[in-house]
Amino acid sequence: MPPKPKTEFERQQLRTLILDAARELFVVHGVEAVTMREIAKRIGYSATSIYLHFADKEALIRAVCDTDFLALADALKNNLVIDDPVERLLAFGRGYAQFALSYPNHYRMMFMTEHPPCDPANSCIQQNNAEQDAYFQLKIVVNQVFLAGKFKPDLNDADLIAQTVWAGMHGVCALQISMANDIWVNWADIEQRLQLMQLTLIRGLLQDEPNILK
Amino acid sequence: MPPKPKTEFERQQLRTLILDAARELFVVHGVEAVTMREIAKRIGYSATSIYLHFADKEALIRAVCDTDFLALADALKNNLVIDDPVERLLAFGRGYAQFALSYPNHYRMMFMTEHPPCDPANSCIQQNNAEQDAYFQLKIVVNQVFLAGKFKPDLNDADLIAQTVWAGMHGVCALQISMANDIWVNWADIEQRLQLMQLTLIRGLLQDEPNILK
DNA sequence: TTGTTAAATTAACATCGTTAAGTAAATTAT
DNA sequence: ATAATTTACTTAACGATGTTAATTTAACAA
Repeated sequence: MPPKPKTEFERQQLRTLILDAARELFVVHGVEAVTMREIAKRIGYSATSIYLHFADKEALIRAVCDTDFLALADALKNNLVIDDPVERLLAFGRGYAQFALSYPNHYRMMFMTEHPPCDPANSCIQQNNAEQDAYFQLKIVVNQVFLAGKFKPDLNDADLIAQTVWAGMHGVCALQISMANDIWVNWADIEQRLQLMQLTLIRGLLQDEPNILK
Repeated sequence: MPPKPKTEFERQQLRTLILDAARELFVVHGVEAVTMREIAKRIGYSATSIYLHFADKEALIRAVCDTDFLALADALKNNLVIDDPVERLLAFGRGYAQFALSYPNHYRMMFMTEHPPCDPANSCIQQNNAEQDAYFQLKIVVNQVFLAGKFKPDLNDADLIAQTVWAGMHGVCALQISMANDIWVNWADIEQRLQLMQLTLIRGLLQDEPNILK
């Protein structure tokens, strides 16, 4: 059942179809376990058709990543309206971890595997757009705590603080994703680990310990 | 030029030869990029010979991991003799990061990719041996800080503390390894990030801030 | 000498990402 | 209206990979 010249809309539609099929398979089986042929089969096309829309598997993966970065920013943006800046930061971190642990295969694809250097010009995400760029959101949230004068007085680089907060939460999530089944380590409950990491970051970075830390 | 019945020693020798060749290639190119045929070629055997010593590539990888876990423990054990418990913990974390960033492909293989659940019985590493088990070393170091009464009074689970310290350092190293080339993020210097993470962990976990934090 | 076993090799398989060649329908040109 | 071109797609095929099966060669045992 072959071809007509397609409108740009129809082309985008098929592109999206591929993207969605890939995402659904990636999230269940992980990027590496999913083949181009499987993705194609799921949408009733031949594998080679994918190459009419994406240069190679890597490009497809990165396009899926793009939509997932959008999804992450979308999932986190609710936290930006929380009143108290420290509570906001805590909720933001908690939301981040929830995303990571809910979609470990996506998280692995997004933050735990090396992509060839990403070109912001070629991305559908607008960098420094608070609706789309989760890293920008983090910088905002950290900067608001900074401007509120909450950090310890010798901490004056908001970017560095943001990256440290990120690294702390990433460390807990990444170890959970990669190593949770490693019986060598007597893992504490993941909730406890997240809780203590957040507590430690707050205590280690803030001037005064807030009394909200249940 | 083929076969004689071999002594157990000769068998072990060849096994080690395979292991070393695999390690050398893994450390340069990463596990995934290295093929069984390349490993075999490097030692002058055919690819199928490897299967006489290792069930499959995964088993070979895990055997290499084992020797690397030993190497990590060996690299870290010098820190165990440092006098002050807090300085000891800091040096230990610093040594860990140095290993991670010096051998990123090994680190990725060891801590950033999911292996099938490891069987301590089948490992050459003696669990809870302070010479061989780096996680046990960490628990010792953390526990010594704990016994010295240095942690905040509401922290009473040394395992949980150890896993939080680990996660913090792992977070910095793992983001560096996977994301350092991501131009989306304006990365601070890796040394600064390690420094601030250590400072934050110390401040967040200890009762009193030591004055050693240059 | 003849089997038997061990260590290795070569052939071969299925699967993967990917490219080349081919096919059929719609559009354009004559 | 028919021929040529373009578009969207498919099937074939390639080279590489992990792995298994079949085969060779050499040492030992009867």
